[in-house]
Amino acid sequence: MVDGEERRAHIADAVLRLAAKDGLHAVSLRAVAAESGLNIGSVRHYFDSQHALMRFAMRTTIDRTTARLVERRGKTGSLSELSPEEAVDQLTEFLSELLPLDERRRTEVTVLVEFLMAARADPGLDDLAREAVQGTVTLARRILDAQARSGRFEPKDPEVEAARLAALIDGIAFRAVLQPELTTPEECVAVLRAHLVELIRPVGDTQV
Amino acid sequence: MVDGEERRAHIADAVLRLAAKDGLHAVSLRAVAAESGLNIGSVRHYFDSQHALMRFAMRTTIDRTTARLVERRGKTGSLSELSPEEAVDQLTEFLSELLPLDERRRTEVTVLVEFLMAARADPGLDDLAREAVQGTVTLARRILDAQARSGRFEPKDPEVEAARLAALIDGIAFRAVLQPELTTPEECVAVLRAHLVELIRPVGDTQV
DNA sequence: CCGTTTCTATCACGTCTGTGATATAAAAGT
DNA sequence: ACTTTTATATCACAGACGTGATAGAAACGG
Repeated sequence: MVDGEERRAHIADAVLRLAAKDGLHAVSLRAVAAESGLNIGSVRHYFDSQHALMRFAMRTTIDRTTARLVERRGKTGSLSELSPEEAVDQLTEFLSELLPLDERRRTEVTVLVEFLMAARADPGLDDLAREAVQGTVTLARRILDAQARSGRFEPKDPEVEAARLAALIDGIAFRAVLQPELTTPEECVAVLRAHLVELIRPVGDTQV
Repeated sequence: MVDGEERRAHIADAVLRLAAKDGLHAVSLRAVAAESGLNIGSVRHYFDSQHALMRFAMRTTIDRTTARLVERRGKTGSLSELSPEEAVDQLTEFLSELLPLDERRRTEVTVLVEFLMAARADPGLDDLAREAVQGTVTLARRILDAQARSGRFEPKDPEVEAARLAALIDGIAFRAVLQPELTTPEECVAVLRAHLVELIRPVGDTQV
């Protein structure tokens, strides 16, 4: 018996590779079949329609990114006991999971942007798009909230600051996706770190 | 005689409307002809190929955005004589031209993102994409440079700060494009302003 | 061993795409 | 008035697309 889940993942990988390289418009059933080394009939056996395939691929992308974040969070201890400098380090590393710093993350971020743009005109992907876009700001909110509780962050307007951090992360990622050769991973991390340094102050230090 | 330039602009408008509403993949010669109220033969008379049409439409989008910035800059006087609060106000208004705050800007930004993503796999749009992406950071660089000369901005690393401002602007715009109904113009402006407030300090005030 | 489900593979159909070729109509130049 | 551009309008073709239908092959369950 063939492992259906594995096959689906394999096919989804082909979708992601194609979408990352040539854009979502290049992802046809025939192209996916060729890329995955399967017959078009086989692909159709695992996915009833093109739309089902797209949805699954987008779902996969979101889940993998989420999984990476969860995994990284597992490696990270509680930040409340750390010095501000250490907290910045940890948070930079953590949020770097959302930046296209290596090939894997680059592919995921690129494909996600492709899907997000496609979802604008495809009601069938709307819920996933909302989930992904809201995900960044929700994460930012939680982080700032935790920092505020640790007394290392005294925001004038926490909601605006969360939106700002989310926009910065997505902006760095977006620009890096558009200019892979001109935007180094180091620069991405430096920008993110610079932002976090300004956000997180020593305990008791009042912001200007 | 028909005004060729006007016709081209009219056709380009149809492209932009279609791309903003349904994405770039929905922009076919036939769809453009229908949207512009012209015959497909007429469209082809003004544009030798699909590619020429796309390039012109992208060029138009970039030029319109640039023109808006230039116009706004014309209305703005020298910032060096202003108080920091006034400078923040002026800069917020100025950079708001890059955010999708009204229908016109929303269309332009949306379409530009569509084109930028398409350019990843289309070498024929590469130069325009670079121009657009570099445009934001160049603008950010100039602004911070001017502020630094006015003594209102003492950056640790001007290049990182420029990249940060550019990423923030593009991030706000990108997220607003993806969630038109959940992201209010007020929120976009508030985020941008919060960033500028932190960047620009009273003269003589040393950053922490 | 045999029936049944799962998987792989291929064909055909209708639709949409960009584009080459061509024809008619309108305006401009002389 | 006549020629020459300029503009509008169709047709036809080859290619790609998603999908319904169908048929063999392989693996499974009894």
